[in-house]
Amino acid sequence: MGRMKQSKLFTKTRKDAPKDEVSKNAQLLLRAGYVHKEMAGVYSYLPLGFKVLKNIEAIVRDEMNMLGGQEGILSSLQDPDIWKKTGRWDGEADEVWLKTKLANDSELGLAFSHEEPWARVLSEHVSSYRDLPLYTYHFAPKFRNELRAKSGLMRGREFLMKDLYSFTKNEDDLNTFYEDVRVAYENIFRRVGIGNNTYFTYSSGGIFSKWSHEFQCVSDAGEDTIYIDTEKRIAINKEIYTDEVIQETGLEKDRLIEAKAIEVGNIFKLGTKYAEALGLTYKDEEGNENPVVMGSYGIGIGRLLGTVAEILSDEKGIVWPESIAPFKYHLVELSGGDEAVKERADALYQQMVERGIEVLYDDRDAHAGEKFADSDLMGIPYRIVVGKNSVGGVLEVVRRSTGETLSMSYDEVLGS
RNA sequence: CGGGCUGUAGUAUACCGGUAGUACGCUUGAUUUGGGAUCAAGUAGACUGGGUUCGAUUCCCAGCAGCCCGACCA
Repeated sequence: MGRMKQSKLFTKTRKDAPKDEVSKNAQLLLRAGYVHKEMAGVYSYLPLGFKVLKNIEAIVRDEMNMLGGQEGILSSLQDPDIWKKTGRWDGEADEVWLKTKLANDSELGLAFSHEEPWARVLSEHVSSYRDLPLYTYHFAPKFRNELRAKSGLMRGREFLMKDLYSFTKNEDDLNTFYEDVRVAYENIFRRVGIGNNTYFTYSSGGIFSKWSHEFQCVSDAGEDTIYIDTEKRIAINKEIYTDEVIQETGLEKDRLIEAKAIEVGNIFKLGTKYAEALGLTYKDEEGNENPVVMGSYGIGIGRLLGTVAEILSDEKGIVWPESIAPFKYHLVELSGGDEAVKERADALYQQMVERGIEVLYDDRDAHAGEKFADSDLMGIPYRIVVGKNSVGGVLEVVRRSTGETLSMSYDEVLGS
């Protein structure tokens, strides 16, 4: 599954990033061949980037399923009718929409979110309190008419998002699930490697609830400013940073540290607004008709990938955590034309492939410096070097994150 | 959307009112091979449209595109 000869990989690394790409995450991902910039705020994923994206997706999916989430995938072309019912077709939301038309001139929206479509889908399947609660999610592209795309993958006009929606009978059930999601989100950010830098953050709410919550990953590349209690691991977004809020959240002003941060996730209590507008109701035990209570929970998958690249990188390149790296091992042969060495490396690759070990094999006829530089840039967690200096029995393995050399036996590598 | 800056080979850049030079890349050959090799020969370029001019890649205008600052941002 996860194996590839680098000589066959169509993407190439490059020394220089395009001059119009300033953000670190995009520079690294472009230079290493993970993504292609299609236009401002629009990136395509190439084989390496796609693998990372899928790995992140798998972690998120795992956590969603453990919450009881049911995965589907709703369409990107959207029906204006349901958005008109909730008042989000025109008016304020109009700025964010990318709209298009059919040949017969009828309008369509390109999905910027999916509350309305999911609510309508559920309205066809929910009629009794026995049908609730329900949790649905999908990974789907979002299109937003950003006035200013920026910061590489951080703010795009098209991006992949995981959005989860909860449908519950009442607010208590919503609150319980909301807390479960919070834990799941913390798991996700820990599992993709940014747990230590990511804070549960109070942000502005809406009509229904006082606050929403964001997961903010501290980075100078971030657009948001937050105030963090590093011990409690809780923060407040600058948008709502007042003495009153500090008090209400139980934090102390002189313990809060200001920092720039990237919003990698967001959870939000929606209440019954959408359900009421779209007729999503259920009958309770007494036969009364009630609107379903909703919540929405988003993670920008592409933004998360960009955030990891941004945070976990050094002057040489990206440093992927093993959990989402495109490959676990980067096998680099330094035969320099020595057939015996080449055969040794080929044989090792073959053995790894047979055991289903994730490996990228740099079998190119290139100099050591170039191969090492590429390897550092691509950021695969473990580099195995097979060259003239390496002797039989022991493998020379370098850990990308620390640069330390580990001597591992064939069995240790092949058994992993 | 307001303001600013910028558009030259695939990438990074230089010079110029008289059609463009360098580096990397790529191709061919030779020599090389444990931290981005060497030599030789090739390959490839002025965002688009107008204007000024004998002549525009260069100056002017417009458009388009990109980046940055701000505003905006379930």
